[in-house]
Amino acid sequence: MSTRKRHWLMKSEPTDFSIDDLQRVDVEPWTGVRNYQARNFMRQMQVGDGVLFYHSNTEVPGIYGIAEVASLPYPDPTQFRKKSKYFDEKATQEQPRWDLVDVKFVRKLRRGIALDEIRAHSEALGEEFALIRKGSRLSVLPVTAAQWKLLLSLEES
DNA sequence: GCCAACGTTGGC
DNA sequence: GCCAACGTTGGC
Repeated sequence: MSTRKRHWLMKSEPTDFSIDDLQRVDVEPWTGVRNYQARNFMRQMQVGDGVLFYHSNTEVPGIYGIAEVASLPYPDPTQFRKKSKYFDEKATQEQPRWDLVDVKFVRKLRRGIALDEIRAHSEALGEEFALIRKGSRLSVLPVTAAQWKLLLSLEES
């Protein structure tokens, strides 16, 4: 397995869990992902990978902070908890279905990078960038080094 | 294996 | 709050 640092974008509804919440708790297990594609991306994550923290379902959706992957993937404990809204009756301790990683706060952006602004750079970011691909609702998605650099350069402009 | 029905995501 | 787009479920 490569040890080269990779980059990701992870979405969260700020009313549920925001970048300020992450700053407060410092490290948070990223529970509740119940989409196979998103789960498979988390399974590729390594400690130290960079994460763009995206606020969805909010007044100005966009990237508001930076985090990093703070654990290897491991089974999401909420899949075993009957009372959790993330409970999955088909998951067992022997054969878990859902994995997660811990996410650690790095910093807030000096200003949010709005989805509109990100879209304005779609040509440079590439058609295949899942964040702005039509109809894509992936909550965990890969970001290339070039995309990472471009997106963060917008913070300074 | 098809596909209609349903639930969810997430921008607007 | 609306609704388009998508993923999942379950009947057949």
